[in-house]
Amino acid sequence: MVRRTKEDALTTRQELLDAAERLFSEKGVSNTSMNQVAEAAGVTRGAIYHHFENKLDLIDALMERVRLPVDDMRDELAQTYHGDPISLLRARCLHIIGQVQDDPHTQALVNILLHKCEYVDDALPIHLRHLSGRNACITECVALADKAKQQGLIDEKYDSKSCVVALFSLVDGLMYNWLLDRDYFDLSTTALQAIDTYLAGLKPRGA
Amino acid sequence: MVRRTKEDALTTRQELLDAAERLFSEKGVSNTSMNQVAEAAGVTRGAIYHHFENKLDLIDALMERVRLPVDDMRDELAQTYHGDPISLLRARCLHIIGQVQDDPHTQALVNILLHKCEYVDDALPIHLRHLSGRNACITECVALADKAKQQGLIDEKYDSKSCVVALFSLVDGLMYNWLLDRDYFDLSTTALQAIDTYLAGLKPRGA
DNA sequence: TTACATACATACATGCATGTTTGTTTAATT
DNA sequence: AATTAAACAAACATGCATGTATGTATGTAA
Repeated sequence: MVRRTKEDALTTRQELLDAAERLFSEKGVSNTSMNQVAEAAGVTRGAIYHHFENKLDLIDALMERVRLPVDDMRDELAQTYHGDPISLLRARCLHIIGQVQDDPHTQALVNILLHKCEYVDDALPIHLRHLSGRNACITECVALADKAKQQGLIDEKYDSKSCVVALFSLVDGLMYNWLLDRDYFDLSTTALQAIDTYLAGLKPRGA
Repeated sequence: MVRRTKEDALTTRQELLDAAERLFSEKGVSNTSMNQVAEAAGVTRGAIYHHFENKLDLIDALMERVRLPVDDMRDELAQTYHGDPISLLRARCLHIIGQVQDDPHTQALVNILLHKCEYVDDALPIHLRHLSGRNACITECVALADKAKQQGLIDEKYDSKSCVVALFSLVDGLMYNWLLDRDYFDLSTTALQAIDTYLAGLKPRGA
């Protein structure tokens, strides 16, 4: 109820982040006050303003705590992977889907990003972290697609960047709709089928 | 500045809706106050509360004013269309994309729905209008996909509902990402290529 | 053990957003 | 012409969210 040791302070911080993640994901960011976050964590607003500057800083800490799937994907992309570029792309997309479906923290964060916060100027620093990693990832994937084209795995008539943008859009759209209503369709099976269908459509006609 | 005829009142109402649409789309719904909407429309809050009950009612009127592309699509689906089911699906998706790209009102509304409002319980009535039309549309499209399967245009191994959900997710994802940064890629060409690629992937192997 | 810093709780001050009520001017009605 | 009702403006009342400032008890270190 009162003072704490250094370790306890970290615990308080984590509990604040947990509470914020849950409340934001449930009720939306702008519909959740700092007071509600504090109460949910069993402390007062004083604790929040001790650990974080303001709401944006709190959200920023939320984002920093969880590796977004797209960042994860970049790491694995960096590792040497033996296999054709197409199946590498496929594996990465499925990895993203899997992480959103299975990891609660990732799921809550992606839910917040897609449905529970507004994309406004004030929140730009938060989204920038997301966007920068994402753009870098797309760039790398475009290189992969180029490679696949050279190997004749993608029809020459297609533009590499468009292919990657579309593939990512497909994954985004699937997550977007699944998070809206998780019972409406099964994410993994639908995503698996959808990604394979799209990738199959990229193949040259006689392959 | 003062009183008006019945027609002028309708004008005021439209100007309020225009202002709200613009401000919501630019700054986000919860970051825009009723006062700001009123000022942008050149009136006071009294005018707003005369025409609308509250913010939610204002948003609801916004949604009602513009036919969402998905509703438009349903109408055209209802009309008899001579052609194979696949190209019908294709035409509808491209129609949605085109409307979002070309019609400013549609673009603003979809932007609000995707990026500038939070999907919270309070706003449920607003989203319900969107979701209900959408679900009905998906149902109709699943019927189309079934038809296409019977005609051998879609590989038997695919599940019709999954195909449609994925197709819609692709369209959603494309709009989602394009509205984030309209200069990053060209919507129509990318969508055209993406949809055709996906639909090509649905074909049976020997077709 | 004294002194200081940490980790909060509490209290305050401010501002804004909302909803409502009242007032005023004009159009519509008779 | 008189009355009513519409279309707002203006003022009021309330509440909440934020930020900050201060208080306080505890750990920590000299």
